[in-house]
Amino acid sequence: MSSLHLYDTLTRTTAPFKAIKDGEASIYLCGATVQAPPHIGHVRSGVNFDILRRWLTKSGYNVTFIRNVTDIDDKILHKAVHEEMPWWAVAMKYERAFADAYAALNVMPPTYEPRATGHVTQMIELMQKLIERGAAYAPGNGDVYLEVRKLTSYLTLSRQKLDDLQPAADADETYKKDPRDFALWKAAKPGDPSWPTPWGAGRPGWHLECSAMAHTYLGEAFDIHGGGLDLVFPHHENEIAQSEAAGYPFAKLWMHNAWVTASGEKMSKSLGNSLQVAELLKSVRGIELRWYLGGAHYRSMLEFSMGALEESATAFRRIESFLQRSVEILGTEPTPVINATFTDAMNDDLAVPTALAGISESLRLGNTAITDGDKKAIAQHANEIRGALEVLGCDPFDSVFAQSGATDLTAALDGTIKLALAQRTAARERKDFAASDAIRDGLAALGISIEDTAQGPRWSITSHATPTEGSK
RNA sequence: GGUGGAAUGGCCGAGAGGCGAGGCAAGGGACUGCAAAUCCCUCUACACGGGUUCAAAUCCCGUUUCCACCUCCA
Repeated sequence: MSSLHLYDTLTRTTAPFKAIKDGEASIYLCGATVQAPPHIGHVRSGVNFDILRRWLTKSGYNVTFIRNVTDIDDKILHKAVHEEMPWWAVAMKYERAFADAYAALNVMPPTYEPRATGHVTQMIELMQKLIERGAAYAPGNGDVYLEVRKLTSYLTLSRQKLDDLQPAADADETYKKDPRDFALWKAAKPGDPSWPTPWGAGRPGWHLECSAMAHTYLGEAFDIHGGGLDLVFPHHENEIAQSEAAGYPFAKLWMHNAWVTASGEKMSKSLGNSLQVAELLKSVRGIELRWYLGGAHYRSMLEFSMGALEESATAFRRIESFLQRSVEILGTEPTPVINATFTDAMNDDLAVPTALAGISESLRLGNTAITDGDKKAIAQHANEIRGALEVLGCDPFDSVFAQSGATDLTAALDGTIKLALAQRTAARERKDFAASDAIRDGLAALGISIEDTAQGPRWSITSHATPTEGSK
């Protein structure tokens, strides 16, 4: 039996995962800056780390999972002006949009989901400590900066040299000792929200808040820090800088997911090529979108196309169809079982694509077992497939994916269609194929497709996926 | 300028010195009254040029193209 190996951005190698505390795993994931609706790049990160979390849990760890909400920053303030709403209303509006998107994709709520604005006290304490240790300074204008030249191991994560960095174009060097020093705290501008501190009123810098929240919920050292690849520099470098300057070991392992691209380019708001989750959910179900996003390896770029998404959804429906038939034949839902193929794949730095190949194999064998009427084999493969889907967060029997409130209607529909199917079966028995085909065509016109199986006819609703505008 | 990543069959996508993942599409076959579903078979690739090796898609050197980060970014 293999053991879990994970890739560490810091060492650029894959190594066995060893938790700081036996049986416990602590994860801090950089969450969203809630200033716009979520696009699929945002939720890919959520899905990737949700799979990590589920696999750690399945492997026996008690997982503490923190994902923060950055609810105060420049963009939110700009948006507030633009949308003519208070900044906190903007933040809440988009925080809810993210929560809806995560829920639709079955991303588990984090153990704790701290908001930046709720942790100003902890940020002030951290700054106090950094100033006392001589790592940070308050030049008197209300800003507080970290002095990066004093750090011994700055930029080890991104492997850059301080002097090679291009100085920020908008760097205000009036108060900075070095242009590369970064702001822990930003002095209040007129009209902007602010919190009082010993160094003047202001608001949190982006980097400081994550360090402060990680310390608050996970302590001075924790197992895994995650986020998108684009956070490596400067965000994560600066988090490391602040935490190490404060004397904390901080994260033991760094994991970064690659981004979703469109036409070869990274999805981003500024490019205008971002695809909103809410929009895609008009074409495919949440479970199908998750299957698509989770199916690529987390460190590989995922080139989005509507065609690829639809293809992936079709493949998923085949799996669902097998599971449904297994229930019809066995009269019971499969019991999730994790097989060795899946375990080995997941333990190899979450090799989901390899795991998917194993699921395809089980699916083929399971379908063959249905043809052969081998109930034992049907159960085995259904169990293994469900076990794998459960870890991937795509278990169709999971109550989050159930169509709530529709059960009565479904039962009525089922009864109605079965009535029609009985007519059709009778027609077929007397070889009146014109009549039987008329019934089938009639149902098809209503969006209901018929399959004849050894166990009798089955019906299902044909999905009407409507392609999103502007995508192929 | 600095730091990284990528190039695989019609398409999507793994892998990482020898045994050619998997899916989708396509063609053929089995089954079927016909469909559908399912199963079987076929098509089979690693950007380019050198090198190392008994053996390279995989390692080394060089080249090209694309992408990203260095400014807010999942």
